[in-house]
Amino acid sequence: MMLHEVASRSCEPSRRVSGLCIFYNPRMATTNQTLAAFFSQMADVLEILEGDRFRINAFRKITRVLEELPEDVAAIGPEVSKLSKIEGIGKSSAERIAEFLITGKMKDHDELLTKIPPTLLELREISGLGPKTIAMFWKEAGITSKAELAEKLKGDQLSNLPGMGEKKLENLRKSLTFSQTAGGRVRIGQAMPMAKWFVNKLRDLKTVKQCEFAGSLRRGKETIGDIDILVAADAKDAAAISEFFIKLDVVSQVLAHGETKSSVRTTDNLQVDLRVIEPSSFGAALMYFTGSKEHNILMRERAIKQHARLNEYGLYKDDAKTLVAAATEEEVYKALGLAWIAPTLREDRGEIALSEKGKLPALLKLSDIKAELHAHTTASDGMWSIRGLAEAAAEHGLEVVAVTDHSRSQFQANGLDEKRMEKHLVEIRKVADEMKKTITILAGTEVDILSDGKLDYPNSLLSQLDVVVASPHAALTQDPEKATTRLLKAIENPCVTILGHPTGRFVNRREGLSPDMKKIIAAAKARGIALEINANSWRLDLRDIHARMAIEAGVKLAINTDAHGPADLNELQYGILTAQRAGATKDDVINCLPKAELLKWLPSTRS
DNA sequence: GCCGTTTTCGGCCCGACTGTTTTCAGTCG
Repeated sequence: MMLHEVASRSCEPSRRVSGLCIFYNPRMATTNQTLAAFFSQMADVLEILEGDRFRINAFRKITRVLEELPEDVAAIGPEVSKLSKIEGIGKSSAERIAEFLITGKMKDHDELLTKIPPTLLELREISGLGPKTIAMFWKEAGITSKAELAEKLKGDQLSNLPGMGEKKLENLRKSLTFSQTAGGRVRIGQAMPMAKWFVNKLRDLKTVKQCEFAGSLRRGKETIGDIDILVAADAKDAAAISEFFIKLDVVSQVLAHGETKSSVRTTDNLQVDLRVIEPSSFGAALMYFTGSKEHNILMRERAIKQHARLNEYGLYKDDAKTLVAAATEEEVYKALGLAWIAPTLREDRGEIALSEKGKLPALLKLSDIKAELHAHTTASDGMWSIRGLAEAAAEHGLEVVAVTDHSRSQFQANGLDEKRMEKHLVEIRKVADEMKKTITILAGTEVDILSDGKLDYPNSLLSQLDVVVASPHAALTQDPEKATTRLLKAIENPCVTILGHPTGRFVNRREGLSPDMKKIIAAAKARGIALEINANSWRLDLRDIHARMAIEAGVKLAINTDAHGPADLNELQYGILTAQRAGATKDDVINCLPKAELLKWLPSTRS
């Protein structure tokens, strides 16, 4: 219990320490995130101080591991032998983590941070400004913060420093301004339409033979740093294609422009990178630009072990001249003794070992989804009637749709009280009967999980419904322990079929609850209910790592759009990507069940 | 600092672009 409190206790005072506070996201809730920030800062400081680059890389890796670790390290406990079992964490860092879990402090971290001015790390947020230049600015010009940099950039005060020509300074001015206004990574739901727009524009060119988006967008990550676009074309056409790209009307700024590589910022502040490559290298390049970086490094190391070399142009034998594979991703993986790995799995989470053994999961596809089990109508805050929803669902090729409007506590969303819900139920049954030849309409609710874990309707009403999605909407800042108790209580209610968006987070906007997911998953398993991946790109809740935990525990997932209107059904793609990132097959997801089986599964959760 | 189907010591991915350089360092992905 003490350990669980460590994160919040150690975060709290840090916010009061002047200067230091800026490095902490005030919403940072978990021990893992706090520790990840510590290791990241140690890496940053070491870079500026020109420390050992392999040590820096080790800290960077630990940062990533901690950020993605599904389990709270506080729950693992301060035992060095257990902590050092985590991939990437050796004995010395296990000791640092244990020290933090016990005392709420990390001596090495604190000491390193005293070696630079506390605000110096702000400068890392400015693109084009790296550790070498930051160190020089600090030592040669006394710059220790963004504000001081801005001041010195106003005049010509930095032009006497080595390497600081007028153009460089002008770029720094722009980057600094941008870093002060930009919001960082954007939601996948924002990036995807823009990426598709660029891809379509480029595909219209006759000289473009293939065009795909790559990067974290292709891997289906919930947030995207920039959009990577890859074009296959003959070398002679590359320059013209790059020229076309940087002159598209949504481009507001050209960040870099070469023959084969260009980079722009769009009017809505997205960075888009274009790479033009020979068609014969398209597969190797697509692999390279899809990443992840960690996956690529493992692949290149694998190539080296096989006396070969892998880069974006292909896989070469050790004389670096004999091309072994390059045209398609499948070829390159095969040449390295691997089965093709889906982009959504390329995160260095064991996918290469699975591929080697031929044990990669058969990931589910969008077309495997047969049912939408969470959608709203005008009865609460939706935009369409029961019939309108059902028709739209049928047009999307679905066989089953559940009408799940909000319960009474969601008064701002026009939630239904018991009386209205009972009338609504009659109406749903009526429309269901009228449309039974088109689609199966189920009667349900998205019932609020109140802050104490009670549900917003009595079981006498809930038991009349086919689908009960129980979701938290309010009290989303309660502490992890309360949140866990709350959700466990809801899961134990015998009427619940699906736990909806379990954390209530909004990507990039609010943290939501941080319940003990291990306990939630175990309880869902015991009850036989499903955990939702809410596909809306604002939510994506469960997130990928938790969905993976659920699958590993044998818990069924539900992938629902939580649709309030026609556009929302298209968000299903993001739920699919998240499920794929968790390694889900169609057997893991109740929305993929054939109708007859789904109609049997739903009541089975009540027994 | 971490890791081990050639290693407990000796490795640790690779190339493009920019801006300032006369051959390269810094940054990025």
